[in-house]
Amino acid sequence: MRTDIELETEVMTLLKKHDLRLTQVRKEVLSVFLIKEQALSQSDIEENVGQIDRITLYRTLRSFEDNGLIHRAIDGTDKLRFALCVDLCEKENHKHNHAHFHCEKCTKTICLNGVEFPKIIHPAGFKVKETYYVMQGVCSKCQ
Amino acid sequence: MRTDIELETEVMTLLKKHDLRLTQVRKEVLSVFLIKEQALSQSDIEENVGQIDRITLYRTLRSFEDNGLIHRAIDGTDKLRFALCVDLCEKENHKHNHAHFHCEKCTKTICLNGVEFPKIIHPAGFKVKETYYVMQGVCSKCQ
DNA sequence: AACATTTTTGCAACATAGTTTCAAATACAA
DNA sequence: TTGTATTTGAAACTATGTTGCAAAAATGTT
Ligand SMILES: [Mn+2]
Ligand SMILES: [Mn+2]
Ligand SMILES: [Zn+2]
Ligand SMILES: [Zn+2]
Repeated sequence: MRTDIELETEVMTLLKKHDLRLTQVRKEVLSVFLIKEQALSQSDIEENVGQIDRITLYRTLRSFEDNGLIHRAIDGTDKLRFALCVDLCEKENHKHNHAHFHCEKCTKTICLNGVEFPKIIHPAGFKVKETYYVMQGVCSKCQ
Repeated sequence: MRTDIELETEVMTLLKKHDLRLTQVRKEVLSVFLIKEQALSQSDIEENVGQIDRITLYRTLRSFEDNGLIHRAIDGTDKLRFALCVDLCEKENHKHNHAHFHCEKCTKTICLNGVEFPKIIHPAGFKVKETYYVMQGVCSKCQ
């Protein structure tokens, strides 16, 4: 666990590290990501913060993404979700090589940071810049 | 290449095979999938058929999907795309194990039917039912 | 070919998500 | 504390997803 003070400190440190101004909205949204350890959709976040304007939230997520704080968690559903970047992501330069798991029962999506996936044979003539690996099924808690 | 007659025959055969009535809309939409050999979004299709009601198109795509004629091509973009099923997919029982490639230049998404991906280690306690593998980059034509 | 039955279509209406513009509020550094 | 740049929230608009319903079309049967 983490005390409130520790959370606040962590939030401030992360925002500064990624060149983001420390605003009320950003602190709240980032806190939610740190507390819930899963990928979050816009509506997930709205349910976990005091009222925030949806346009502001929309822009907050884009700026987090642009600045390497969160990444899109592709999970094969039509809902767009974001998750905290694990480490060294920078402005315009995300570096992820982990799979995402989407549970069809609890509808949660999580980053499988431990599950690296192997390089597979790329088709000749194609230049591959990003790869995503998605798993869907039932998570350990929902068995 | 394929003659118009051959195309028409193929369309009829496919629709019948998948228990779908042979309607004007369905024939047109399926033709587009057969001609363009790539994953198509709703707007892609609208651009390639005479005017079709968007709700009808929406429902046409769902019924094609339900009946194993097309599948969702997860490509990591926020645009939903569908592609023809290669073979043996049935009602409620799609069987795909191929990767999808999305080109950031021409924005096309294609099925890499030849590129099977390896089973990767599933996290303990998780039951995996579906997996998707997505590649993004620059396609051979856009190099 | 005409009919009866079931499915599909097109329209209206509504829901939700994405996006731009702009003025007021806020953050930050001088 | 003050000036500047950024962020926020509201309005307005666009795109996409979804249901209900009556008219039209498809199919199987006389
Ligand atoms: Mn992730
Ligand atoms: Mn495919
Ligand atoms: Zn679950
Ligand atoms: Zn291309």
